[in-house]
Amino acid sequence: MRMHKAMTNLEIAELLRAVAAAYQLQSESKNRFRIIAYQRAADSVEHSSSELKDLWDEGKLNEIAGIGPSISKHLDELFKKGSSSHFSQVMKGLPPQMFELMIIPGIGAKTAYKLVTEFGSKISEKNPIGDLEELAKEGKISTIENFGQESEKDILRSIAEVKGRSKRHLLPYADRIADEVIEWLKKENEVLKADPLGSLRRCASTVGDVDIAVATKNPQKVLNHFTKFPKAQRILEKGGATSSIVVPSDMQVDLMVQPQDRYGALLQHFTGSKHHNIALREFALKKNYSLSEYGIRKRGAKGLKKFATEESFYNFLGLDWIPPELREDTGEIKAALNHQLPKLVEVREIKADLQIHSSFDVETSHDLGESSMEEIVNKANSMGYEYVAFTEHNPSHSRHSEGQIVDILRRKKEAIAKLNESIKGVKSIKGAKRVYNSLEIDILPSGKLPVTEKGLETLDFALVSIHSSFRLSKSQMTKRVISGLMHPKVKIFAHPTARKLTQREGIDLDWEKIFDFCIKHDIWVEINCDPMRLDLPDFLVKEAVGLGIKLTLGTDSHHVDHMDNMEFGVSVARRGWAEKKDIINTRSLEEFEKMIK
DNA sequence: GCCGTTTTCGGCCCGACTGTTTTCAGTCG
Repeated sequence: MRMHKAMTNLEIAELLRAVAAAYQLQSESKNRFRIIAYQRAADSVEHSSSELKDLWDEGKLNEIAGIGPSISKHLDELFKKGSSSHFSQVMKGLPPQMFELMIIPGIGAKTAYKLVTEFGSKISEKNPIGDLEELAKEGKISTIENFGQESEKDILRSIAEVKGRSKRHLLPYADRIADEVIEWLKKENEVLKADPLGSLRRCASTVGDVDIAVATKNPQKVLNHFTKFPKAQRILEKGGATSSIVVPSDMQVDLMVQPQDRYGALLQHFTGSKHHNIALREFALKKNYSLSEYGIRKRGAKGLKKFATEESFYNFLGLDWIPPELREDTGEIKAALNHQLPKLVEVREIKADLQIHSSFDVETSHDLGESSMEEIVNKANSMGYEYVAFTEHNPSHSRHSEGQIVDILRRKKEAIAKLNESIKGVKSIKGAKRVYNSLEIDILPSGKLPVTEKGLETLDFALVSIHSSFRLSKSQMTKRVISGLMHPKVKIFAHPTARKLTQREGIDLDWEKIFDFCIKHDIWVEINCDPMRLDLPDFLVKEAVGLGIKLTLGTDSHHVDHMDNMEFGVSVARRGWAEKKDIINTRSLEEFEKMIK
């Protein structure tokens, strides 16, 4: 039998969306909710933290919300045979081009189908979007029934948008822009309150648009002031309650304005996430309430209950206020109902930075830090830390003999001993009482570590991580990592997925096995605070926390300024429901010292 | 087609915008 390459979650989600689109073309009204069911299943599959194929192997498909007996049956066939007769049947006769056209904003199933059937082979399978663009430019679209000049222009605009679709932005850039906009807004006296919204407020690892809420009695004046933001390159729209501008890096900034007595509902609605809001409205519906960005309405009754704060909004529904980082529909509503929300870890509780690269020359083949050990200790002092760990990359084993590597590591050990000597007993100095001698060691593709026993002996503890051969199979990669974690000096598995946001996907690992090993051998898992990594990712943090795995925060700083990125790592921890107890570097120096021995 | 601390049957999130329309369908966030 021919082996099919297992479909990824994203591919399965696309397939389910295609099935939903196919049902949309059938006009029977009973399909209405079936369409929604398929779209929901697609969303859930896309956001699932485990590969669907693995769940299927274990007979756990039903654990995915939105997958019931019927879809489950079709997926079973899909995994067994490589296709599903039911899905094929539903999509029979539909032109494949239409699914690609649906990428274009404003074009849904019906519009896509109509366009493809109308123009036939003029919209090719090879380049449907390009062909549609040509047709629009030639003015052919506006000749079709129910399409006019405006829809033609819309299609051209949207295609241009898809082509130049700017990537999502890293969290710190969005954060900085939002700060600047809010600072600018507050220069206008009519601005009573201003806060970021959306994925930025939820501290997602990447952000599309920046959305900002303002409470005011004078919307027009605020919106006018907003469009004069000095860095605004373009004004996209300016309405009565919203306005949009574009700032450098092609970032869109939207402003939403409401009177102060409705500000709570506004914040709640536009903070999202979409899935959280849907779940919340379904919850409210059972109590016969209908929610919107304006407030809460009793179903069938007139009048709107307004909310000045989000706390009062959630409390009205019988829920505790839910921190924005948790609003992803992963159980937070139930927890809020039962008063069982976690007490999330906070930046001020962090007492150490457990991944820093100094400029001490360990003659590594990777990048060295730019700041001296002394500069870093001073910075740690100013941040109120009690300890730090120096974790330069291991010395290059291709350029040095084993003996030379040990010599280098001994020199580093001496330097750190001296540094500790110079600050030991100075009780009046807050922070950085202890400097730990560590090393970030590559896990080679073989699973071996490129530092010998004698070299490892010089360390207080070691971090290990992946920096090469990212595309090994899941089983090989899992074996490699576990082998790398074996040595007793190894305490921390650093940037575990090795992903680079907007650049590179993470490696393929059997997380159940990895986490299991970490629990049994008391290995800690890092949340790397580098904004381009934010690794362990939030959904895996949540799994790890659920299993009782201990996490560490490390900024991976290569310059003292990078040490300020700690807050972004804390955001990831919070998104993963982590409390103070789950994070190793909330421990005092005394506690940490005991744990490391 | 899914789902259940009011339901295993009878429900299923909300509002806005847009264009092509004389009352609405399609799409989006």
